[in-house]
Amino acid sequence: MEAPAYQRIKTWLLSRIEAGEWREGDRIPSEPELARRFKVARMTVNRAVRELAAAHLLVRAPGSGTFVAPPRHEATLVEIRSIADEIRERGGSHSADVRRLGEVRAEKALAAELGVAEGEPLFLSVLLHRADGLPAQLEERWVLPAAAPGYLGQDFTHGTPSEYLMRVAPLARVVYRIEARLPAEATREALALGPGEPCLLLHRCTFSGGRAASVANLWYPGSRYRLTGHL
Amino acid sequence: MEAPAYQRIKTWLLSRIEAGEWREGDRIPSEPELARRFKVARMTVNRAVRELAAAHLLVRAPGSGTFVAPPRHEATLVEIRSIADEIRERGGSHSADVRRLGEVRAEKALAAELGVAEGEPLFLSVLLHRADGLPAQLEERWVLPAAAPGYLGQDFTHGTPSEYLMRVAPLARVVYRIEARLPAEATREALALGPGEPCLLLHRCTFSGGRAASVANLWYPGSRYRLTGHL
DNA sequence: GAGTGGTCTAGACCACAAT
DNA sequence: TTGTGGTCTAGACCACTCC
Repeated sequence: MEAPAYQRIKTWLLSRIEAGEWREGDRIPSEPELARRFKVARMTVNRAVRELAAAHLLVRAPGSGTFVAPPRHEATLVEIRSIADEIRERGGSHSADVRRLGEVRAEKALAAELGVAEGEPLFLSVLLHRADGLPAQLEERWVLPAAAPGYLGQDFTHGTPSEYLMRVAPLARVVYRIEARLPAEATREALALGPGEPCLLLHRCTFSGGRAASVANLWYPGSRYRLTGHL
Repeated sequence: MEAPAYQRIKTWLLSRIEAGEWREGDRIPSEPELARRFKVARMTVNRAVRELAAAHLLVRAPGSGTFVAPPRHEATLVEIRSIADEIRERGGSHSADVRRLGEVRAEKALAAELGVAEGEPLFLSVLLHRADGLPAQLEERWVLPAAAPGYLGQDFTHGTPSEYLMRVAPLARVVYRIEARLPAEATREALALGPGEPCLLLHRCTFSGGRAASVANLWYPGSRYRLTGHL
């Protein structure tokens, strides 16, 4: 019924920090001290403190002590989920039109981002994702053929491109940016946007095995879509 | 020189998963099995497996075993940093104009979000943050007087409102959303935007001690600012 | 009942900081 | 030299699941 000792110690440490009793940079009691105070083995204290350090609430300095971490406050995390998941989670039904699926030659910026020569062949897919029939996201995706040779043979009305890529090329790293943009005319029409209506653009480059594998532009109607999260 | 045992075990487990040797839902060897294989104590194996489970790469089921976790959604994390930090980190110099600092009455939506009655007094600050003199962010912030009684007496040209709030009201939780918006005329002028140019709007509500403490609208010029990150 | 993970102990040796 | 954290051991007891 009672919480584990390491959990009680975590809670106690957290409450001290939240109460402002220890401020940024302050040293907290050492492991042996805490072990005595809570009458537990040092390994138990170690687990509590190590987990708080992993969560960036404490900073450990071998040989000198454990300190309250600088408030990384202003650091906020946004979670961006698969569009299909997100729509279904809200009780909507997800569908997708494949508007384009074929091969193109890499333009300069794209080639640089993917680390290939200009003019190299790339697979391109353009999908319009819908939530209950309403346009929710336009997905433009360029894929390195070497990373997913079977890409063009997929049926992306069932299973999104990113779900397919996750299977065939387990991703190691993602780099992305979020921008507010006025969409091109074709994008505006696809998303059924009014004139002058802005888009959220999520641009994402995924890496697999140390090499870039795919680049995507995800266009969201600014008026009907938000990226949300909490910390 | 050699990596710790728990780290070697983590790496080994990860490589098995990445190699596709174990797929989603597969059971991995038990702790005693791994301990024998690596000739270490079970506690050492436990740490390795526990850390991978905390990272959602494995799922543990007490009594039955440890399994490869379902492929992590399409989850991506965006880190949003303090504007002043971010500017300085890029080698720019941060400055801020205080455009407004005073008391207002809570309007309906705001009151609901902060959990107070409509018409309740709130502190309001409006700051224009600049990077090397160029407008980089317009910050509108509403603060519950109870959460930061000394708010109106601060000099926000040195030290941002959020830095001050972190000190006096250590935050417990943040809820936010990111939108693409066309700015109001006053915002457009403050950020020196062209007509029709969209903004990234980061809307954030912070909680301290279980109660809402402050709400902020952070307006970024869409053409000159991006939220970026990696995973 | 046998096997699993969850937790904990009471020691230990080490590299490293401060002094 | 003393104190710190980093790691590891070889046991232990428990609650739980599966057979």
